[in-house]
Amino acid sequence: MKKPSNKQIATIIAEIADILEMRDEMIFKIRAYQRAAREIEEYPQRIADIDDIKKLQEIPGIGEGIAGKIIEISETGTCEYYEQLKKSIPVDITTLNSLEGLGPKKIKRLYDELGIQTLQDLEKAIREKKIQKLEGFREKTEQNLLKSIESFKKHKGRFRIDEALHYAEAVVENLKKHPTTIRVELAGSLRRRKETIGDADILISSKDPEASMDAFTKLPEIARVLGKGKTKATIEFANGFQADLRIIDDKTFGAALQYFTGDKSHNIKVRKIAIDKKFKLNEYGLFNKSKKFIAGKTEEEIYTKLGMQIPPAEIRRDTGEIEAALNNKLPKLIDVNDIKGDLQMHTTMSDGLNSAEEMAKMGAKLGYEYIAITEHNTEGLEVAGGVSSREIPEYINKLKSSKADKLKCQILAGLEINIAKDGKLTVPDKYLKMLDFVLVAVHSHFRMSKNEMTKRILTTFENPYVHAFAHPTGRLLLRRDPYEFDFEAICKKAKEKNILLELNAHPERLDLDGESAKMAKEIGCKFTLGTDSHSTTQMENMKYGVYMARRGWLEKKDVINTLDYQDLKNYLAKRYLR
DNA sequence: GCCGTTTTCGGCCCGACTGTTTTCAGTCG
Repeated sequence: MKKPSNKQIATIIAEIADILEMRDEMIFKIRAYQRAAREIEEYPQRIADIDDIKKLQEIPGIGEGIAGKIIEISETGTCEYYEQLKKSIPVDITTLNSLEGLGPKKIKRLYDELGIQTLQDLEKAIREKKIQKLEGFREKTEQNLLKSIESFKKHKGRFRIDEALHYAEAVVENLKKHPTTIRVELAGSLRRRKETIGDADILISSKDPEASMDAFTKLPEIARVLGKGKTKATIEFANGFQADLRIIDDKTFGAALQYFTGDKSHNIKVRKIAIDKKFKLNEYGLFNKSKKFIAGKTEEEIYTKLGMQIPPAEIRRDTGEIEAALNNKLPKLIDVNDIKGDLQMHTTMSDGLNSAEEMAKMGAKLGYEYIAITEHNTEGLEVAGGVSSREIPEYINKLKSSKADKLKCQILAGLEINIAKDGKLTVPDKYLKMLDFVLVAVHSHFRMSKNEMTKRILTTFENPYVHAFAHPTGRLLLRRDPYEFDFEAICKKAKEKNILLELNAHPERLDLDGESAKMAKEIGCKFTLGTDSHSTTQMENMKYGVYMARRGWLEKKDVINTLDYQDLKNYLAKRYLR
């Protein structure tokens, strides 16, 4: 048996927590499992490779009990305790729990009183108006559940780019090592770095196509083979993600790569350009009038013969890249190596797993000159996770006095501040101006009208101490749609007030997306990239933000964290001159 | 179930929001 990934172990531990919650067990036991699941998922090495129970217990949040279960899961793929619990409540918890507004307690009630076990059962009960008859459930709850189901179905079968890349890159790496492989490349929406992916398209040229096909369909990680022919095979992983492999003649590999990379509209337009030049372009090559093959070994050959620069894969969506390529005016897109710091993250001072110092060390390891710690602010009781206004001076002191100098990575003292319903900030100006970096964000009241929400954000932008607007649309990929607001109006005001728009690199947000970033850039906005990390491992997510930036045509000069430390400090200090 | 400069028992994050109630439970972050 293949050893389970950290993610798989974490899923089982988290599901144990869910079932315990349904059974109304002690809240602290539930929290212990939840915390352990988080630690497991974030752990930088493969947990299943650790077979010593004492070693496992060195991981914070993991004690004797959970360590034993981890070993059992690593060896058998499941554990007795989990199987027993599942028998007591045979419900598709993972699916039902992923519906917004539905948690363990309500799932339990639905099971006990209506026998609901699956999403289908739930839908049926809603249609029959059975839900609203339950105590504590009324019409509104029923309607909200219906909306959650719609949203769930809309996203079903799609995967976040981090998950998709994880699987697809493993396939590519594996095939690369195969002795018969000549070339192997990712194509399709994955190569374009779209934020969510349906399935992976992988192209291969091989000295022995049959052997390549066999290697592909016998990869250790796959759950089943859905189809296998001479030139194309489809496999599925345990999580439902699918990958297609196409066997390509190496002489026409570039043509196939070009054909399978651009989206439909890009390809149509490029083929039209070929026709204008009395050529014909298809997945097998570029041909002249007498059907003679004239290019196709590489993409470069094809675009060059068509008189174009080569558009980076991320922007092949027919949003101006073809015209730019024809006129030699393609932008030089930002690269992950241009990034000199990470401008949003959390620490143990709120709900993060690592200290500021540990984050700075990781920053240094990633080659950064600086990071910004941007805790949430909390007003009211100060014991809650985050920093209250009164604590800000002490918070800044603490960050500044940590051994940042020794770490080679400077720490900027920042805060991520909630925008109240009326657009006011809950932290007074006298505290705001002490901070190096002030992010503002919408974290509540998502369902306001478009006008109200726009007004709310615009009000915030009047505050002279605000540097940046974090995760501007509020979307959570595959889970929550953006709130409604007038994005164009926000961009215009951001430009006027010199407020940066964040490109949040956390793979569950990727907010702004490429389209929005491009629009904002055209209006004249500047950007900041932050990973919104809650652990040191998550800091490596910066690349996803860069992918979105590239999809949005951003260049180095558009993004402030390509500046070196001193220039950044000067830039941020300019807020007082606004 | 985990943890300990309070060390083998007793504490462990809490407030906001929503929809339901009419003072609260469940969910979310």
